Amino acid sequence: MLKISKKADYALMALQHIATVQSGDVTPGRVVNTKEIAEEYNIPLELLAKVLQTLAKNALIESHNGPKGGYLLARRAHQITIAQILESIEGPLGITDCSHEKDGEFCMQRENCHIRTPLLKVQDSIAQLLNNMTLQDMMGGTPLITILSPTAQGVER
Amino acid sequence: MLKISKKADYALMALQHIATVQSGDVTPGRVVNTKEIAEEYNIPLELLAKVLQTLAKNALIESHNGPKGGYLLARRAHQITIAQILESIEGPLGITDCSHEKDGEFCMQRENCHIRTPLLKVQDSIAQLLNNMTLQDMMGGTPLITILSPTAQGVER
DNA sequence: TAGTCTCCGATCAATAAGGTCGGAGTAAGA
DNA sequence: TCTTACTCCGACCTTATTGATCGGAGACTA
Repeated sequence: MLKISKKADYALMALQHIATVQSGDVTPGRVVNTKEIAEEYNIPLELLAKVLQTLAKNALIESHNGPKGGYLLARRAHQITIAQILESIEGPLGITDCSHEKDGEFCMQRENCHIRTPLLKVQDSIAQLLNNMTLQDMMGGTPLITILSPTAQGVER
Repeated sequence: MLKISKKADYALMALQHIATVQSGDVTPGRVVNTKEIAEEYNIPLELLAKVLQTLAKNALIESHNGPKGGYLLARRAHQITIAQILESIEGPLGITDCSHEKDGEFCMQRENCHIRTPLLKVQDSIAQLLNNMTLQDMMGGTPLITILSPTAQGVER
């Protein structure tokens, strides 16, 4: 449950790879193409292409066409949050259907629903978690614990 | 994204209702049947029945057959965590496929995957959040803010 | 003991995800 | 300048998961 889709998974891998290559000391600033990523991680080529396409459309990466073309990060790694990546692929995050209802469209259970408020709180917690974590934190040996606490430390009861 | 299923949604509503009725001062300890819940929240009767069935099988509620029958909480409300409820319906929680791989079965990307560890950290945070929240916290005017803080503190609008 | 109300398991339909195909644009190299 | 080959791009099909439904078996009350 609460599973993220494979496409989102692929997006994270690809961006992590691009970010690493780009900041690497071997060939910094190098453009990386779809095929390279697909082969490195055993991802279906055409599916990955679609994912990168979406990321480009959402201005997370820049696409360069033609021979020697490929993708490049649109912003610095520490300016791209995990939440932004996931939302680019899967749409706005919301653990329940009634999370982002427009005015006028309510779920059938709305009037008597007592769990809406608590669930929205949970959702906010998760959102904050993902918003405070950036692509930078996924690179190298960055200690994740510094990002996730105090949330991960244990919730006071 | 990260959406919980409707069945899980229904499960939460139903349990919240049963818990409230059971601890209510009108008819405390009353048995509540499927039809009553379905009508109260506009949930498809047969689908809800299936959900309650699953909850009973996982020993979260007790089923009483025959006329005047229905369901009863198997434990006290504060002893039932949200995580237990969700896992009963949707299976073990895991935001990525490789969360609970048995020995020998790995995903194709495993060997070069650099995002596994960070994602597992995120997952742990969410799990802890849901494990520290009980059915009791969803009842009445219980101030959720005491449960979710400090995480939820800044998100208040 | 009869009747009715309940829970229970197997089955079908709808939706969303996963994966695939051919086309258009662009820059490098001759 | 022109050709060529490599890239990204958009629409389509297939598969899997979820949502919803039906009929039957068991159990308690009167």
